[in-house]
Amino acid sequence: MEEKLPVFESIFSIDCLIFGFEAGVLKILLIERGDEPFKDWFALPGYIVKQDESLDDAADRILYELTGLRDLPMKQFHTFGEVNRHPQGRVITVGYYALIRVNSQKELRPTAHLARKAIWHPVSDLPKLAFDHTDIFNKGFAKIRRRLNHQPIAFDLLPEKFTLTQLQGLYEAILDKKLDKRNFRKKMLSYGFLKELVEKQKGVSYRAAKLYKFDKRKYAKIFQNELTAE
Amino acid sequence: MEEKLPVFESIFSIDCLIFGFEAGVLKILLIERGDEPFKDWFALPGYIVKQDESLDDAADRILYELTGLRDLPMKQFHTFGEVNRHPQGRVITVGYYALIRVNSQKELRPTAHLARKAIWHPVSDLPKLAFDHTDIFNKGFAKIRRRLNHQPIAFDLLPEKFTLTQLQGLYEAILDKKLDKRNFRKKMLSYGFLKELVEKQKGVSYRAAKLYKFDKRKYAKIFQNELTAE
DNA sequence: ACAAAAGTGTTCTTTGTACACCCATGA
DNA sequence: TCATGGGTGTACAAAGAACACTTTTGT
Repeated sequence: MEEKLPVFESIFSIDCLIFGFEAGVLKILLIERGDEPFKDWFALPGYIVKQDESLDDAADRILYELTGLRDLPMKQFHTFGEVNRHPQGRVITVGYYALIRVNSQKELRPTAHLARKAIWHPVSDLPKLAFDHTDIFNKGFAKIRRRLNHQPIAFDLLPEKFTLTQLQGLYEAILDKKLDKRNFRKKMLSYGFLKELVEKQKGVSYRAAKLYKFDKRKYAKIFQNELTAE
Repeated sequence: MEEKLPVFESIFSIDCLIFGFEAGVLKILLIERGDEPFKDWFALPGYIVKQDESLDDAADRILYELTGLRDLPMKQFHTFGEVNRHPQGRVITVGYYALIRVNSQKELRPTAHLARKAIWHPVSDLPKLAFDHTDIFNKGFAKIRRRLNHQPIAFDLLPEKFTLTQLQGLYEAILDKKLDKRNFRKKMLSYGFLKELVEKQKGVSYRAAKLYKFDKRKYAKIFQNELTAE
């Protein structure tokens, strides 16, 4: 602490890209802003990092304040630092993402005034977003699409028990293309980390499908070498 | 500009991970610090972002001031925001990396006082670095290792004309494992983006190897679909 | 009985991997 | 002539891609 650092009036913030999968549609969480700038616009949940909290902690806190969601496994994906990205001053923002089960979450309840409300919105039809949030979305979504091929991130979006058809539908929603049913199932099952349950799907007016679980322990065993990758 | 943003005394900085390949050894660029804190320590070239420059611009400027190198194709890889990572206050830093040709560069000539000198240091034997720079190095190096399998980043480290053995040596240095000569060559040539030159290696006391060039145009044509990936 | 989705194999192509010897050159 | 790295091919295994019909169930 011997010498002083030069101080600039600059701020950093967090913006969160929270994906969910509901009724076969891929969605993200948006807030409707109740304050200027961009009052009444839709935006990614995001706000300013405090001086005494790490980025990861800030991401948790901010998401909670703006949406009511808590303790999601968020990961950083990119930092956006264009000089004029915020109309009120220099704000550098760190983008975080998470993939979650929509229905496992309580109702969306922002506590901060900035968020008038929080909603799930289909990614295929996003409105114009505040600030450079559309860029942030695009960058983050591209990253997730790439990661889908290497990491078991899809299971975070599904209920604990799911059918292979649901899983395939999710892959198709994220990758935005049709996949071959037989090849998809063969490949998924060949990994060995899906656990077949005795229980079957209920309440459908056609042949009930088998339910599966994602088995984290098996996954960790099988891919312990590759876990170095993130 | 209607309302004021809350202002915290926080700072962001850039740290650069510059890789080079010299005499068959993978190296990174370090500075020896001439100022507190961590005076006399080795560190990654890094300093504070000004208020009126983007992160990318700041990375270029800072690297130039601390090492004399200019206009490298640097890319952001991660942002480090632990509260106590800097002993003098809250400093969030954005990590950038680049891979370059060591010999294509002029002498290393820092202009900023902070860098007493800049040197190339083998990655296999790094000293303790200032701040959390060892963590930053590990994270960045891991990223590059992964990227090596998907992107033609190795060619940035080699002279314009190179032999297949040199290329293989570089892959082996980055991945830290031996590769099979025949399989390596077959695979590289099968991509179709290496251009065989008529010119051959000179000045060696054994059979002269063919020289190759990396053909960016062909690469772009072949992989235009996958270029969405970064 | 019919509508709707579940479930299932084979063939071919591509990619990866293991492995060892002769060749050309300069000293 | 010898030491040094340059250069080459084959066989097998694994993974990916194309492709269509029968089965189960609820209504």
